[in-house]
Amino acid sequence: MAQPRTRTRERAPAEVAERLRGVLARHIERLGLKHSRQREVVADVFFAAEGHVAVEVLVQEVRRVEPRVSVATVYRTMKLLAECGLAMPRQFGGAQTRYERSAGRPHHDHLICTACGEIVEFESERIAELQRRVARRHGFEVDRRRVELYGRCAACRRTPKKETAA
Amino acid sequence: MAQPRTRTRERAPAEVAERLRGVLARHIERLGLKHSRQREVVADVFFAAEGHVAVEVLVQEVRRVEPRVSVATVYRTMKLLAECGLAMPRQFGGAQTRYERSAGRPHHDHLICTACGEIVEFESERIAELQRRVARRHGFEVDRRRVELYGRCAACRRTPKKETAA
DNA sequence: ATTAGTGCAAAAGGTTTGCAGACCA
DNA sequence: TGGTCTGCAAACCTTTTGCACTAAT
Repeated sequence: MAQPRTRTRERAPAEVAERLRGVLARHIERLGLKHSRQREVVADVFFAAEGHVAVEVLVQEVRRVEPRVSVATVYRTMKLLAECGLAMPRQFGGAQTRYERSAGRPHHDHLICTACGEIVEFESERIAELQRRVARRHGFEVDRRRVELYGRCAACRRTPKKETAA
Repeated sequence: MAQPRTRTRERAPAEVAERLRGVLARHIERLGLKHSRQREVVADVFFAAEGHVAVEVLVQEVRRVEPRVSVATVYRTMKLLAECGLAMPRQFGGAQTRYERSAGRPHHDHLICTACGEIVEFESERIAELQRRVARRHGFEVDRRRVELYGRCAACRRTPKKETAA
């Protein structure tokens, strides 16, 4: 399969990143943890990244700034970011976890192109409502949902069998 | 988390299993592959299993019949079953793959209880239609979807914080 | 000083693969 | 016989963990 890319979500603008940094800082302090250069870099790289980033990619980016940061630290920091709601772990297709920025962003579902790997986010309150209703009919109370629709994006449908994303 | 169980899907009755065996046999022949005792046992165990079975469980069951079967063989056979549409691989929560019987079964979504691990299947053509519509609006043509709603089942909502499934 | 964080490398899961020998057609 | 399958163990991949050392408060 193609190397998944996402062109859908833009990077957080500077003020937003600033606010996100604050959330993390408060979380760290609340837990009695400590600030560190590494956490700062991992967080900033993540805030600046677009879309759904694999940990491997984060590691690469982080190392461009701070070459000695270990994978372990990136994993640990991402877990921290997930804890305080800044990052949302996702696992599309493969084995590896991808993180997407989640603070202040509403729930949404994903459309994934199986040809070029593009990921588009969408949201439908109607669908959500129907899902809640079905769940309730089965006695369930839903608190998290994962909806992924796999198919081919417009570009890939135009050029069958061809790689499309740059 | 609790050990996931599923009580929702019953095992295939004898005639059904017979038919499924036929599908696999034809698939094997079509590809110029060979029949083997191991494949037969793995397939039968799978057809006889209920719900969403982890490979690990399959291995255990298979070994009750044929103790020397290796994990590799089970993985290889399940891949074969998936290829010919008899098994559908799923990965709920954890890292491990579960397989569910899929031949002749319509598409369906899953409700997963995060307290006891129960998995209930449901289907909604209305939801599916809305999803197709949203996808089309984004230029996508959907050919596979994965919908998982996580929450708490009726029993677990009645007894908070308690393990419920046997 | 004290306590937490880091890098490194080893360990852990789950799945895949290479290979020599067993088996089916 | 010839090519596929199997078991075994090693390899793989991603993520986690143990530990001695470094750094923050």
